[in-house]
Amino acid sequence: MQVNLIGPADAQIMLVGDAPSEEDSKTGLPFSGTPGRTLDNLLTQAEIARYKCLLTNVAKEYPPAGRISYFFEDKKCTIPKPKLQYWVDELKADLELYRPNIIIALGPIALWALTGEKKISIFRGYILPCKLVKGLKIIPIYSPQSVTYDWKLYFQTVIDFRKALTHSKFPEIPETKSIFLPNVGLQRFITYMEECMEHPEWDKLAIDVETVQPGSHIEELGLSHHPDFGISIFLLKGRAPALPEKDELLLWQTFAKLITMKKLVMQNGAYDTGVLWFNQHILCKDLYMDTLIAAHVCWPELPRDLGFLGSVCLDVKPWKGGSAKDQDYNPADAANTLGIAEVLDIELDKQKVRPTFEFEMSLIPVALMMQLQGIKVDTEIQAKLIEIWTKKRDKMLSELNTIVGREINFNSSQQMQVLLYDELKLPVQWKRRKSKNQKRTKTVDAAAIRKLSRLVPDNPIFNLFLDYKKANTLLKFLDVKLSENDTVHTSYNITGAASDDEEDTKKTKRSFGRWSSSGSIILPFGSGNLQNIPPEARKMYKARKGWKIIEADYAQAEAVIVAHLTGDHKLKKMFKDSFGLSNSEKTALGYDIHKMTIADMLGIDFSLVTKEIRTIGKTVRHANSYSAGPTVLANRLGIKLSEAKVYMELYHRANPTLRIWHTSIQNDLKRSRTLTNLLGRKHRFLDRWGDGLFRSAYSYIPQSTIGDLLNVALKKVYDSLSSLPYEMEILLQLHDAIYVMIKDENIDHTVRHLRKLMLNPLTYYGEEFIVDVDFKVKTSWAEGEELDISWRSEELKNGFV
DNA sequence: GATTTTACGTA
DNA sequence: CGTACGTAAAATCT
Repeated sequence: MQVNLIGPADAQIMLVGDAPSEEDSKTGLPFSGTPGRTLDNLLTQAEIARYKCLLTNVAKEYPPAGRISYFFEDKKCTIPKPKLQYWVDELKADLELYRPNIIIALGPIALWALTGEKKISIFRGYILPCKLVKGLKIIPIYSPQSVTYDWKLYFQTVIDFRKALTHSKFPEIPETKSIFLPNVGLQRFITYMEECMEHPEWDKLAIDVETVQPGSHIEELGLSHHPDFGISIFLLKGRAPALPEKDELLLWQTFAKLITMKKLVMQNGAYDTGVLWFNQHILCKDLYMDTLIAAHVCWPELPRDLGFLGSVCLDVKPWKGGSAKDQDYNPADAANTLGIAEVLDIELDKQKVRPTFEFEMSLIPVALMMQLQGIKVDTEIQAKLIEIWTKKRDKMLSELNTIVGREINFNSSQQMQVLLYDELKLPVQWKRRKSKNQKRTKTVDAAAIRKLSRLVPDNPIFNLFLDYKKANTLLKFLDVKLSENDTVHTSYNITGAASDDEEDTKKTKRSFGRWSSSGSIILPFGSGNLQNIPPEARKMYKARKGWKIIEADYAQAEAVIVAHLTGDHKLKKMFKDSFGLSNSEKTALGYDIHKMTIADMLGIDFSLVTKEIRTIGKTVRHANSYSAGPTVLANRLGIKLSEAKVYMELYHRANPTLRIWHTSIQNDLKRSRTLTNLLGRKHRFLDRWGDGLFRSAYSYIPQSTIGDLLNVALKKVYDSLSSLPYEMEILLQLHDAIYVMIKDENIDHTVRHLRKLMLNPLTYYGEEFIVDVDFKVKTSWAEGEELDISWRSEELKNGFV
């Protein structure tokens, strides 16, 4: 059935979809099926009354199998068939008749018909002029179908509908008064900087640098004192300097003076300030706002690239990802960063999250220092390790080839599938799916191989294959490029993922407040991420001669937090009683969470718990804390599913508070979809309602609290460096551990110093508690010993506990 | 050549 | 039906 336009003639809003759904074509009404119900939900959230809107589609019929390309001559959907062209003309007539203030293009075909553009992911949220009927304005928004399919789009789509509502009050396209002066000469640029200095009321200054790799040399420098103005100058033309040396010096001198007088604003300032320091030796001391950080704190679940933030915060033309190579790019970035900053400044207070923002801003210097400093590799050990493991790997590879009888690429999952499942006819292992309606896919990952090796015990190929893969992976961590000084570097990302991929706006950004670590663009040496180096590869990170590496990590950190969240009195008491004791004292007195777990589960005496039984306790607690299932437990312990189920039930009987806590988390989510960790960091969970969402939420408070707790301490350690009577290098941040390097004679002082800075009380429902810290003294990142210090008497004096 | 999929390292 | 993160190689798309 044909589905025609409906709605009141005086409507201010018109919704245009791509084509009716199958259900719509039965009822003859647009947006009446399942996506229609999603649309209702979205409109309600945005406070738009559906009955006041005109509803229609570009295509008026449901295409066979829902494939919109049916209405086009070509696959790429650029040349419409006559029928579709007729409908487009009909749409044009409707637009001329009703002339709504805003037309919402719900999907790529609607966007194409109305504006000629295709990429909804780039243009969504931006106000565009209508090409079909001049003088009307369009806002592209993800279709309800896309939201139904990918629930993570929900929140930003509601924001877009709210923007549409605002624009429905008036017909005009907001005029852009922006002035962009790209690529100006030296005189003009310096005059501008002087003008800024003469106007103290222009209190904010946005800075944006474009760089060329390798080396992150500054190619273009953009400035803006007002959201409607941006200016830029080129420092490089290709690889050659664009300015005479004298002129460039004058430029940087003026710039250095200017930045001391302004509140500085940047997008991802850790990078720009890093480059300015590394290449120009200009220190941006007080960054007023990093819009990446502000956006992360306000909307941790949304993308944070400038294009997205512009679409949400501003009423400007889309300036990112457009087809034309725009020379305004850099000055527009600077101006829009300033505009976004003004919006976020208000949003931070509205959401009452400024303390978290200030905290994250204060971490920029320490994160940057750690990136630029890097950590040193012992090249002799590195060479030796590479040699050993290359030999081992090659030997295993030739053995594998002999067994198989021909050469295959064991790194190819496809070739492995052919070998194992087609030729050897082994039982196919399927990959775990996120939901039942996902398609089943085969897998040959390590877990699958281990399962096969249990099913076919006498075949050596499985273990050989696993060992080969291990060696191969390890070599990637060993065989890395080093800087001139034999160092490797990593970029610590305070907001988690750097997130500047403009294409992939679908991916919601999580970031639970923990730092992530990725390859440094400024100093591209090492394997990039330094938070996932395996133990064997850690051997090549040696302490300097006469120095030691101190590892300080929070003891049983997540378990302590969970004990308090769940109100598990017995466990809380155990942690409190064992606080400040040495490890040998803890062992002697039986303060062992995993032993306690299994003893309680089985109702046996502590003394009867063997090492093997303890492992069961450890694994069961772990599985349950994160709400894993019995299958996982069975696999991990190598036991029957039925046995695993019994263990899980025994655990819950001994620890009844866990399930109650899980229920309370679900209730919190139901109320606001928002959780707040013990240090005030908020996170809104936007995934589709269900177990996946719950599991993610259960892990949020423990994980993010520890992340923040560690960074509070890290900041204190950084701030203490200048007043320490000896040299200390901060080497690594590993989520719940800090690594520093000091001379041998300073071990004692360092340990006391770190402990004091790291023991910071947490509060939950009025009850204060402290997560204990363990120390190791190491000769390399891998090798060293645990310190067995009893702090109890010492700290009783100092008023701890 | 660019993007997606698969697998795997850490906390 | 642990989660969080980033990277590399293979596979696939254009």
